[in-house]
Amino acid sequence: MTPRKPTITDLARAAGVSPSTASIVFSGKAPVTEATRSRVLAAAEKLGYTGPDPRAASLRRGRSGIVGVVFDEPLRGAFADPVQTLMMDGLADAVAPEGAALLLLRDGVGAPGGPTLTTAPIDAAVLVGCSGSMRASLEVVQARGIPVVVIEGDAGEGVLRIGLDNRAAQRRAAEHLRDLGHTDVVMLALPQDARREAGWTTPESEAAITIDVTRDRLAGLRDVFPSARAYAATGSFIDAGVEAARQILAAHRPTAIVAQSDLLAAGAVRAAEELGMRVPEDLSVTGFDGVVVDGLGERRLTTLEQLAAQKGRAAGDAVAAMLAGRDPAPVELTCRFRRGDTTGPPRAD
Amino acid sequence: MTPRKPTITDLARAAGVSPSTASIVFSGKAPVTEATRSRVLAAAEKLGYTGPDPRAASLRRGRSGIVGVVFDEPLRGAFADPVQTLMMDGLADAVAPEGAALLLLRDGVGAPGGPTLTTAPIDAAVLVGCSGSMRASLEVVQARGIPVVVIEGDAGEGVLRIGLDNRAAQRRAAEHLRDLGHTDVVMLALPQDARREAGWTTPESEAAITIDVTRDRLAGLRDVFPSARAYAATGSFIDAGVEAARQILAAHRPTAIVAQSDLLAAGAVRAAEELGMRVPEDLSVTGFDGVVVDGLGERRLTTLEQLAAQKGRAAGDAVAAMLAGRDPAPVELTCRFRRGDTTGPPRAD
DNA sequence: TTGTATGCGTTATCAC
DNA sequence: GTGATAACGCATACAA
Repeated sequence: MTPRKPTITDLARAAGVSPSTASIVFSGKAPVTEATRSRVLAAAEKLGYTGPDPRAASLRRGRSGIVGVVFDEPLRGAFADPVQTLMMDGLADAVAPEGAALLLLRDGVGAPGGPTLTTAPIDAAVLVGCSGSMRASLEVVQARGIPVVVIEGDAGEGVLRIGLDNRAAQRRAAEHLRDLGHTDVVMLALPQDARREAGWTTPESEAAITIDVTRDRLAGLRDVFPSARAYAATGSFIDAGVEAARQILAAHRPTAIVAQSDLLAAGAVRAAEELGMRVPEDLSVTGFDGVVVDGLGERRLTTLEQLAAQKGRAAGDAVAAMLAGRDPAPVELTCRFRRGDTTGPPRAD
Repeated sequence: MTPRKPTITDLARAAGVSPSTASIVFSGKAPVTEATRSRVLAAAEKLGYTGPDPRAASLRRGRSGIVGVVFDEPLRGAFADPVQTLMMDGLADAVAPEGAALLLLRDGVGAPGGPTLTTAPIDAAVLVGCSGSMRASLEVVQARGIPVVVIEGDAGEGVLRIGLDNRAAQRRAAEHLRDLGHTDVVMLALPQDARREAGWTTPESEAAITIDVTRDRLAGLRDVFPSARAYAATGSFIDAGVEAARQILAAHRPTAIVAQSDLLAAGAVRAAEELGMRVPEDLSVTGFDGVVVDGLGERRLTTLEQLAAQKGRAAGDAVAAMLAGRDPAPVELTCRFRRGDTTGPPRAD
């Protein structure tokens, strides 16, 4: 039975030094004689003192070393897309040197434990894919006066954004198709809003799109093909792409499908092949992201490469800068067009 | 320019109540008159007080409301497998009612910021897939006197384990194949250790397997097919399965491949089809996990269903119990055999 | 139902 | 290089 966890005061007494000195031994914030240093460490070993209590330290320092990452969907949804996990890795890498770790926060309200976002000891927050439902989270965090970075979302005034040149990039893919001679293209879009309903978009629904990425990529396509139709999938995964592409191809056979993610594109390729169409001979398909699609095999998608890890890293760097009292600039990363083997000249009908 | 963030004392003064009353208004731990309550809230609004400082609260309470989840690989690796993300969701759900959130911790040492595991304000830790390299993390956490739960790993004495009946379950799949008449089966295994090298296992390498899941499932197979060979893949993803299955089938054509995960099984199916083999006519394939493999399409794997979300939930419940001072029992979840359409009688050579 | 008093364990600041 | 002191902001036991 332990009587009580030893504190740094106990340790200091046992080592015959002052608490401040003991503290310095652990923080390394000031020079200490090697002699006292080892004396303190020896005492710590003997007492079973494992270092300063992080809770007390964070109160005193005013820092917890924790960065909150807020998602607006279940984690399985958030992490199904390799883009997100790459981004998370980049983010984790970028904040690690600051000694920070990532706290996973789900935006969903109505959690029985209450809104953890308001009570979590975070130094900063990263909102991922800031869509409508996240506005509330944004307000909470801002009210708390916590530095915020938004990745791929419409943050509003004064909120630091890390984004992609979604519209311009998607436009490039569209131009590629146009240059190949395509005129009849359909967009296979990401969800329009948090409801994630599948279906053809309408002017009304498009006006109400709350997910920036979806809106911007659609706009990029329309820059080149103003009257192209779009079908929204239920999410960014292969089977959603298969499903959506089946619907698209059932109605009418365009010569190209412009998918808003590589996973959706992979689904489109599969759906086309199911129907006996060859890609790219009968149907060109473009993706977006430039990730390795597990299970796609040898095929190389024509796509827009986004450096997802770099996006996370940029967010992490921005967070670090804000915590250091600096005022980092927004970042817009540029996608690189990569021609693969899934696009070609349109079939001659 | 804000002079200083208001504290609960400022709030109390502004509202004309005592700090304790103000505290109660936010914690709800004791009854308060509606009048004072709204008075306090109004004052909070006016002052811009957004609630108690979590850092101070956690020091005072001795709780941070944070559960650390420790992985021994990059997040992209950890989350590539749907089993993990399901587990994380289950875990998040289970701890949410306690008001807890999950802190992502990577086991990797040598992180520039230092070992965050030793300095993170966590109330409890969950180690995922506790393999050799994680022993150090386990020790750190135990030294800190923090409750630990290990998921699918060899934790050693006195550490609460949440596991699966891996061996028995895998044995069931093997029996299924045996009953169908198979005698020539090969295992497509998960990695043997953190190095994740692909290749045939040897008696020496098998003796040195540090990943429990791999070892136990292999043992389950050997219970039925004592001399079956095994080929370790580089990870649990489809392309690793394709790659490994190609190697397996290049050497020799067994009548069945027993994969240690559904993703690997999906890869095996694909590799077989590439080679012109039909599944299950020419080759039976079994998986493990029972997850939805994105992109597998209509095919239903013969597999062992593990309730991954439930596994996470069990871990979360165990954590909650330990934090409540109780002493939960280890959990061994049972997999359910599910016959799909990827197994059948062996081909007659 | 509300107020008073105390300490949670640490670290920044300043002397020495 | 080391020690004394004073907060950090809050939640609880207890008294009223």
